[in-house]
Amino acid sequence: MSVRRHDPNRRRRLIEVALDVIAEHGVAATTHRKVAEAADVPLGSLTYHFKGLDDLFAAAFTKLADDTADGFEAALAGAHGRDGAREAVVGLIAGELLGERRNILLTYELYALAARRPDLRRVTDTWMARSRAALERHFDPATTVMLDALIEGLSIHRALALEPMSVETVRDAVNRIVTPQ
Amino acid sequence: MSVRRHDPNRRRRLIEVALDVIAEHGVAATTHRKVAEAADVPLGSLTYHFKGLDDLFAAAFTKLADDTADGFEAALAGAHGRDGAREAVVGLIAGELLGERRNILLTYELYALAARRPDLRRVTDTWMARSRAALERHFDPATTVMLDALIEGLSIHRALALEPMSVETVRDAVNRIVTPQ
DNA sequence: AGGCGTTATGTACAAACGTACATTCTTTGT
DNA sequence: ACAAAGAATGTACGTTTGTACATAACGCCT
Repeated sequence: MSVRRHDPNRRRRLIEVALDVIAEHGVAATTHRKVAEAADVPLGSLTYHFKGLDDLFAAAFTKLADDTADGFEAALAGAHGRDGAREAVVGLIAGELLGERRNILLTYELYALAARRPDLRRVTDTWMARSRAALERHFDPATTVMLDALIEGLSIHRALALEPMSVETVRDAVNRIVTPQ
Repeated sequence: MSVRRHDPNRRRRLIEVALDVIAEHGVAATTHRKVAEAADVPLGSLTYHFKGLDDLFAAAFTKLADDTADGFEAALAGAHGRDGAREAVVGLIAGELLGERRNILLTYELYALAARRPDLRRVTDTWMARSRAALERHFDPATTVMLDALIEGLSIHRALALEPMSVETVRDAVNRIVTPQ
């Protein structure tokens, strides 16, 4: 904590560091001081850039949701044909965007928080709406709803399960949902 | 907070009240004092029955996992034939055990906590193992893994989605996973 | 160059927290 | 009936927390 006057986009950096701290310690144990130390800024810097802890959490989780939805849309926008879309979904579940432990963990924290905070609830609602819209470019509405839920469940179970789930199993599950009866 | 000496199974009651407090305020905002007030017992009663807050959380989430796994097993044990098992699964997702907002919420909190605490991680592992074993009495191993994930995703999305998902959609999704290719 | 608005810093403080513990009451076993 | 063991209570204390705020430094515009 030396002299570090003039740190442009410190606010942006604080938001990213806050997500790291939340991923490591959980919302329950995330404090102004922990984030300040992790970002190597004085405590007062946090109260300057954010109205309070709630404001910091809101900014952090908004970034998480936006980034994830961006990646989701990009992956599906780059897919062509039904097979391409299916493989894109498999790649998302198995890849780092939805599959990485850190993101799954942060998602839990967001869900838990959003259940009690309307402003964060709006964040999750927007996120889900964007995901569904991206899927609906390739699949019919009914399939989209089911696929959306399957993606959620597979991501969680892949990250949490004791024995890792193979990509083949993921692909098989996606196929069962997508393949018309 | 009058005279209430001699309160057998107060410990059990405190665990249940703790789950209520966690569901309402989240783990992050659950304190000894909040639980004590909700249960109408003095503060000291909590430090007497539990070694600390962590111990209380562990007891509460263990009960949640055990109760849910019990209900899950019972529903599937009472099902006969493949159609019966399928309908049991649909009923579980749409019913109160997995579908109720409170339980979904508590599950998030548990997942978020279990990611960082080995003792609670063991609780979720056992829960998942019991669920999978109950499903495997009716379905082949591959289908069981996929169905398990689908149940998770559908439960979450049903509780969180803006527009409620119909039971027919749930049944359709289960059928797509279960029906052999 | 110089002033002004913005950004950065360190400290201070009240409130809330987890936990320990001495004391009091109740049940249980003999 | 009485003693021992267990359960229940209230208080007290040290720590951590969120947040406010006075002060200082910096970038930018004229």
